[in-house]
Amino acid sequence: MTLQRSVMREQIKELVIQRILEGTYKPGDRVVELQLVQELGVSQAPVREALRDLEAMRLIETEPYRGARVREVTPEELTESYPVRAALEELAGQLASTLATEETFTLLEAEMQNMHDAAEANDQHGLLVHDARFHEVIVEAAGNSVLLDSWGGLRIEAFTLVSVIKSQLDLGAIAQTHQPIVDALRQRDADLTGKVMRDHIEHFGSTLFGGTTHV
Amino acid sequence: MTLQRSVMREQIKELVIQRILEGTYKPGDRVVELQLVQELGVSQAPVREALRDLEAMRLIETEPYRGARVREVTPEELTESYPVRAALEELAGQLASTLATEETFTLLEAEMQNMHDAAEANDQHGLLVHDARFHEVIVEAAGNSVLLDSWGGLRIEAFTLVSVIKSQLDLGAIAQTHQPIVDALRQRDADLTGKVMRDHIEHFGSTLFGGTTHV
DNA sequence: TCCTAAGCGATTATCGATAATCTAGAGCGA
DNA sequence: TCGCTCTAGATTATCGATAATCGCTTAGGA
Repeated sequence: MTLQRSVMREQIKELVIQRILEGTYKPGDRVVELQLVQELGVSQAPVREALRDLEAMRLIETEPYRGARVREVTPEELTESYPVRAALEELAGQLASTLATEETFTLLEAEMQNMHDAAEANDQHGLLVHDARFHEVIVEAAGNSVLLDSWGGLRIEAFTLVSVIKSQLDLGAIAQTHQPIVDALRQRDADLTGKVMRDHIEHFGSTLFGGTTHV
Repeated sequence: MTLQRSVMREQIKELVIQRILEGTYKPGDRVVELQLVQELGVSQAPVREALRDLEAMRLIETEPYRGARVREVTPEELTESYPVRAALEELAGQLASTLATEETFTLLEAEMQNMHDAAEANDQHGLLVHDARFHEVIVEAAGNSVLLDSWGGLRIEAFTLVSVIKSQLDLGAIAQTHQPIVDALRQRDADLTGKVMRDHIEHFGSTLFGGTTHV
């Protein structure tokens, strides 16, 4: 942890994000300012500013004079996020179908390969990371920065990782379901691509909850 | 400025937001920390934290050691936001059509009245505020907090206010176009409501750019 | 015993000062 | 004159310390 490319606040932010995603900080855990201050040997100011950022990113919650804690991602919230994802990614698919370049397809196929590799190795974490990246590539290809921000605001990786990490999924099957998306994109058919994206998300959403019925 | 209901940071944030929306701080203007410090008689820390929040809200942009300035809302960005709004509000309409209560309708009709009043008084600012609130009521009625957050993240009021303030619109006509939405909701027809919402947004978007063709 | 309230330890919020960095402009050499 | 370096002023980033607040404990009284 000797990097110092940017301002301290950014480094602290990255560190805490990493710990949340890795599970070092678990949902509900408190994030105490002075603890980080001591551990990192910095002052309180940059820590506080980093926490403000993380609050805006919805990774933590804070209450005045009561501190910050890692946000609980409730099953309700995860459930609710899928219709929103579906709506946004349907739009992304429509837009991307006319804007996708060869580079887009190269990226998508690379991520598909990565997903298959991860499935092979039974690496759930890796699969989900590459899955998220696959979708991100499409949203980027849609060429709409507002859409990209909105989608990014859903924190797909974080939510999915945190919540699914325990369930048993058929990783190979998940990797496989991305092929139709690429096919539709290649056909340059906006409506079809949109529909395929929507179905894909909704299917993944229900699979997820099929696999983790309990709370 | 003697209020002090909550923590200072929140008050400072509110103040700056108000100034941006009012136009006291115009897009591109610098927001200097020490200036606010002097003016408000507070220390730099809460000002900086407020600015971090505003940055996350995308009302300002900051660069390390170069300070904050009010974000330019480019015409491109406004253009891009409409498809996203349309997608989100289509979903909101679908969900709200089954969940809307009598209270929802009461609120919607009140806002419609407010819009008509504002149109009568040729009060563009007022019309847009109530327009935004009308849509917000529907998104709230959809009962999906993730959707509500995503929609809120678009900062409809801010963007619209900042950008449209100069153009000449037929206020009465705008107020009028909200009736079909309420009608569709009352019919409890999800697909219809979704479609009406989408058309409404897309129509408003193109009207806007019809009226403000120039940059 | 039960209730109340004052006190204490822990933590956050704010302060005032210092260090780091940027920007514009003066001075200087070619 | 032009271009470059360097310095001064302005501004942001960070620091170390203090004030405010919270939750819990516990002493005291009925």
